[in-house]
Amino acid sequence: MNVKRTIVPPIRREDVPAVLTSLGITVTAQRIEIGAILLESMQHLSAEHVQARLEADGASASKATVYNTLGLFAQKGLVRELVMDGTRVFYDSNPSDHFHFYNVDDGTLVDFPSSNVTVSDLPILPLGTKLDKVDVVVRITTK
Amino acid sequence: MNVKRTIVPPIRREDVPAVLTSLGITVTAQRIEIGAILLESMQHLSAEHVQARLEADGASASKATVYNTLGLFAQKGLVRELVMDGTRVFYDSNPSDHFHFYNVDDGTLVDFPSSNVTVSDLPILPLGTKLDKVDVVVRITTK
DNA sequence: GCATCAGTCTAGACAGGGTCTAAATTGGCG
DNA sequence: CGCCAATTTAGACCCTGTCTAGACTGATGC
Repeated sequence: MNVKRTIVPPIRREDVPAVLTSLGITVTAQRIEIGAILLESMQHLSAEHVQARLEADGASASKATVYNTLGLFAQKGLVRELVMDGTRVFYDSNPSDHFHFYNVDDGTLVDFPSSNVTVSDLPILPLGTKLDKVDVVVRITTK
Repeated sequence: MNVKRTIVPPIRREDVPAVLTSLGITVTAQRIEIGAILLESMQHLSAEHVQARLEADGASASKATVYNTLGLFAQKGLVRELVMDGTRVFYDSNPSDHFHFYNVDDGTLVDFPSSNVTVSDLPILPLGTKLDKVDVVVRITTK
């Protein structure tokens, strides 16, 4: 969706409701839980990771709620959806302009600032379309 | 995998066996069929597309063979695997150095030459890793 | 205080792409 | 020709993600 994101982790759990409200997201117990996990630091979490963390925290939410909430957060610009391979989607709480190293052997993700990379002279977009976002993924392998 | 690819479609069906051999791929009836489909022109096909084309051509191969063969072709550098979203993998028979427009609304893919884009000043790779490949995906939406 | 109603949450069924397995077939080679 | 390894097959299986129908929640109006 290419929404500007200005929320910068770490964000304390008690501040999560205000963050949600500021983005026009109705506050609920589950959304606070999930938001607190994502915003605790800048990180990349899959739906599975989030659900595991909920368990670990003694909270819980149904699978549908986890997926709905992550989708809602992405749509509202709280996190960014990342697709690295066909096996799962990651949600990235780092709001800065950056790209990713993706280790294809172990599936780990590492950020690097977009200031390190120049993407220029993009071609003209196909007629009738508009830019959503540009993704740069540097795939790496463990030697 | 980052294998150099020099096979340039269109390639005639009768030349497919020689192409496979040149890449160290054992020739079989199914591999010729699938190779002929992929190399008929420069295109992006999913496993599902390939299987549909096999049907249409009066040939056939089991699901496992289609997946194995596409994976093998990718590994040997005959085609390139593309992941645009979490729903399917595309196999690209365009061997030139290029990137993609991905229309998130209808799932269509359009190539653009990498000469249109400058990716420079890549950061130092994480220790103990080596570069596999750089993917640039320009996500677009239908206005 | 209580009824109402939209929005949210839940469990679990379901969907679809992709993988695995065990057995059958094929093909290269002596 | 006969053998062994590689390949193919059908279909069960797996896993991420979606959908559905009903339960719950909480804000609003009376």
